[in-house]
Amino acid sequence: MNEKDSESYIDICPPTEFDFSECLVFLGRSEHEVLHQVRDGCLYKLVNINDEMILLKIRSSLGSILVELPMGPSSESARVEVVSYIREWFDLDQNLNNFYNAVSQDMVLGQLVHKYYGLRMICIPDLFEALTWAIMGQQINLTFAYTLKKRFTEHFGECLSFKGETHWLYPTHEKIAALDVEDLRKLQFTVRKAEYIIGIAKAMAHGEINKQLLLQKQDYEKIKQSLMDIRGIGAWTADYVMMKCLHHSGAFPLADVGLHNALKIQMGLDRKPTIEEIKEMAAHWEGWQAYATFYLWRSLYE
DNA sequence: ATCCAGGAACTGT
DNA sequence: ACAGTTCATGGA
Repeated sequence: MNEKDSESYIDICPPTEFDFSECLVFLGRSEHEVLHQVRDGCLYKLVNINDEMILLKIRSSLGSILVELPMGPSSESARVEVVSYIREWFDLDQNLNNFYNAVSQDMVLGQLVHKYYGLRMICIPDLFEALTWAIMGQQINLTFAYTLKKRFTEHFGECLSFKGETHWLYPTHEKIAALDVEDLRKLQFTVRKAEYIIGIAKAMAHGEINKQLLLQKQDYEKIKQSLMDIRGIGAWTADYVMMKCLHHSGAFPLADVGLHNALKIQMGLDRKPTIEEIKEMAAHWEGWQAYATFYLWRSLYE
């Protein structure tokens, strides 16, 4: 490539324990996903960098992560932001060796970490998205949750068309804070979920909740409690957000149905394990419960 | 038709 | 603190 073209590419060197194709399996798990696309080994994602929409085309190349900017070159500052976005999205600043060492002798996970070696947490860097996506998924099947997310995004998010494909940005909390419950009811959100989501949007618009504020607190329980103080966020959602957005590898959504099903299958049980049984199994996962959960979710997709 | 889904708030004890 | 009830809708 010549020098001008090189400004349209960004090369990211991943840590040793990283397998892009494993991550793609997880990213491609739903047909109804609107916030990214997987096609021919490439991952397409529209991001908002300094209020500018930038389309990313991401693939693996010679052991590194190659990010192409199909719309053309971007400023140096935007490129720096793109790199930090990708590092966060794929949780690249986590030392997975510590996880692998911790669970190598584990009955269930010992197999899975070998099978899915290099899989990293696929994160949700945007706090508003992480919180509200978790709420959409509460107590309904995943397929319908994706339908809700798609409607929500296509009604209130921004989009950009490029080469015949439409790419979407998740709605901002500013936009949602101005809605009424009735606006979301039309999209088949329940009254309660509509209230939760708009309430969170307003709290974020008022600056009562933000990612920096949460990340400042060091104590795990304090962060979790401040999340649970928000209406609509219980223990499951708080842990989900801590694992998918705040990068806490020790977060553990114990009540998660997907976790229960995966354990049932992996352990060959004829029923789902109880919470107490899960706590026992998880005794060896200390500090890595989020990754253990994520690898177990991954095991449900094949 | 019937069960239940990547739960949480509310209510009564 | 703890257990039971309500919400509320689509997928399998």
